Amino acid sequence: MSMPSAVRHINEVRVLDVVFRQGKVSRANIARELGLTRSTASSIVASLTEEGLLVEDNSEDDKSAGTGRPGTFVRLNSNYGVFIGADIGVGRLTVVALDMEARVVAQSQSNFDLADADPESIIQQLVRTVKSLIKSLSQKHTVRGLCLTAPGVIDRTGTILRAPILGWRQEPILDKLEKVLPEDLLLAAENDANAFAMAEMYRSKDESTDTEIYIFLDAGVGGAIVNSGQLLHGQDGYAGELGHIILGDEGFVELATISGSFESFIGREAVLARYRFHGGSASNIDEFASAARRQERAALSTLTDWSFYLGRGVATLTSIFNPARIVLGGPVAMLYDLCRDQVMANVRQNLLDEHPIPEIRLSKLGPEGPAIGGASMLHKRMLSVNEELIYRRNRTSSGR
Amino acid sequence: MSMPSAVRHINEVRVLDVVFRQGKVSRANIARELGLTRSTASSIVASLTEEGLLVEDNSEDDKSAGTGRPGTFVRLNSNYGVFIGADIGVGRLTVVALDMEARVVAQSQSNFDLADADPESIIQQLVRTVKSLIKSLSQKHTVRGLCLTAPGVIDRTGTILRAPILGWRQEPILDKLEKVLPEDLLLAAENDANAFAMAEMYRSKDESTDTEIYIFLDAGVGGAIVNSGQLLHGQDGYAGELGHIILGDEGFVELATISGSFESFIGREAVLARYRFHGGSASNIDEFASAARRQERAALSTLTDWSFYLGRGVATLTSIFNPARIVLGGPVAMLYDLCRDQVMANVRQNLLDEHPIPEIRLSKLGPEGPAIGGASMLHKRMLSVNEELIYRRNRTSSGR
DNA sequence: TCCGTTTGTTTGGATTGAAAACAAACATAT
DNA sequence: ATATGTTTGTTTTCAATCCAAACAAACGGA
Repeated sequence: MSMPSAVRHINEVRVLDVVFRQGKVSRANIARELGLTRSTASSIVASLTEEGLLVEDNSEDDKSAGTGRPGTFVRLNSNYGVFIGADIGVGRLTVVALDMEARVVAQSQSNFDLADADPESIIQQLVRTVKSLIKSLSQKHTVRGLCLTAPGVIDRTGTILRAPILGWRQEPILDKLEKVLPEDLLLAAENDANAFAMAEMYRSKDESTDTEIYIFLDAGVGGAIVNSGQLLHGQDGYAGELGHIILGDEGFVELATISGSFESFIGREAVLARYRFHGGSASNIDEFASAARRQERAALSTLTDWSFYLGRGVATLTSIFNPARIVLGGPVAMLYDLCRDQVMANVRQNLLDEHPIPEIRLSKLGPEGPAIGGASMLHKRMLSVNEELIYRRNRTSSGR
Repeated sequence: MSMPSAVRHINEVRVLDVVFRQGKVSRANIARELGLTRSTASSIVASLTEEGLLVEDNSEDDKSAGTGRPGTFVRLNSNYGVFIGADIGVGRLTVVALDMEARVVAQSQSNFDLADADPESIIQQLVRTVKSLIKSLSQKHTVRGLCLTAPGVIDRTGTILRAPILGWRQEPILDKLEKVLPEDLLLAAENDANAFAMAEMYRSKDESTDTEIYIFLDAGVGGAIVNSGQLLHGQDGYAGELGHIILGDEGFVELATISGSFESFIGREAVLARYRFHGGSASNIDEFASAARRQERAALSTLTDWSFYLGRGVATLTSIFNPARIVLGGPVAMLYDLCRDQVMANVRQNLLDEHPIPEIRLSKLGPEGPAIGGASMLHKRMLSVNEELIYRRNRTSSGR
């Protein structure tokens, strides 16, 4: 197969993309938008409607008056099915369901014992949770895909190479999941930080952005890099370990991490250790933030030091990537609100004059971010050309 | 347009790609390789032959005996034309011509006065050089494209945003070049480090490599990042300033760069300054290298320090990108040969155990690297799908 | 010399999108 | 109320492409 279906596939995907981005659109507008004739657009809309992906929508609101015959509008059929995102977090399982229009239609959390987290029982719990989540939906929905996310390095086959927090190594999680789910179900697996980044990015639909960086500050510091809408995975899936960037000789705290690394300066333990160094005392970040808000001296000094190294790290990443935006997330990120100006000043100090400075902002997503992101990745795939259908080359190729 | 020509275009490009990679191949093998029928493959080969891109090659050597009727082989027509790469370097203009099989068929260097390098006169000199280079070719060749490279930040429109070495700012170099060249000529412009990386990468034809990093060590330190065969440019074209990564508080030399930056530790001036610090004396890198080779104490100490920070930088980049390979180039890179083990030990020290370590190797390309890379980019484009032909959407789109 | 194998070409069929013509639905002017 | 102009969606016709199958050609080996 290559010719008839290939172009058809491309055009169907493009039509879906236009409908998704515009929400409600007439056949004529689809044709105009994509440079097709109206007849072709109609034909594709008919196919997609028959398949159940599109529905007519002639609600009478905002008919956007104009001369000529009004169009008949179509939109995505949000009842076509759902995409499931399932995040294995630190002792917590988060499952969300996204409908065809990428809206969260259901969500569920449950806990598990981190000390006793063998993959098989987690998978069992996960499948149970997904099933009950589906049942809880108001309408009957077909599951169109499921994406697993976890705090660890995941290769392209869906094997978790290592997840220290869960105590897993070389765990073919996707294979195991495949065996207990319907055969034809679309499955994927992704690192949680990468998924978080996708969740942040997917809503904005900002096509002018080429490069974005996401930094997650918790006990450790993780990250994700998006280039032209694609996540950077690196050779084996290890890319994005932004917390391991080395910024100095010795960090504020020496844990099971690399000496002088980004996270040893700006992670949670680093903040609390530095606070103690300056004579303060806090058992968690919220306490520390309160102290800083009431202008406590030790807390402010700590913030100054934190800003210094956050600025250094951001500047380093800016030199490497020239990103349009750096998004901070995770429980420690909110400290940025307390010292924006200091951070920006430090960023500037560590860059040459005239180097473009990225926008820095805080993520608005909560702990369900990775699960939403995983589901978003499947949704995005629905709107993307499946290259295998087009570039499929024979496996049995003889090398002349 | 979309359907007839789109698939045809894709398949033509794929055929060209197969022919390029295999050198000499029969229609039947093309069909097998691409999952097409022999009739389709024949049809496409006929089109491309008529256009002059392919020629039959029934030279009698290695007919690779086997049962059945032998095939009729085709190869790229190396006389179809040439791609020109023109590098504006530090006081030196390098022009190369690549034939259709990506071999360098001509090359030329000329100098210019760096202090008096206004764009107009450089362009004049460049056009003159290109024309005489074309004339010098044994056969008559059509120029199929020209890529300019320069040591500076170049945006996607072909404007040099800044090139401190040349003293240029906001220079629409491609527009100016366009005016003095035939209208239909394919033009491009690229940063010299990026082009160098393309030159290194393009020959290997290694499809299993996802991520590679190139570091160029000269007075300053530049770099380029390749992901899935694509260069990372960042939002405005500034990406890849690897020399500005911050690795410590204070470098070995404080120049017009960022304090504690990668290049302030491992660039040429940093090496020489550190050598003086240890009591040695050398006016250039070759002298220093000689001293190191004869095991001079101060030189060895300097190398130890250099290894320390090169290892730190490589480790940082490895944490971020998880590259398969890091290639070192430029006049200072050869120091790596004198302290490979030290560098690798330092890399390992700055990564968590079990993190995959990239291969580190020296580039074999000389000063004509950027020019070759620029021309290679055009060649690569010939073998790539032109997305505009497929995804072309109407400019006059009305937003509903 | 015959047979099996592989190659390249030819022919017929199916799918697709473009172009053009047409009918339908609406706003506005008369 | 009627006519006119505009835009939409559909229908029809046509050209381009690839695939499948049949066929002729070229070679090695029995």
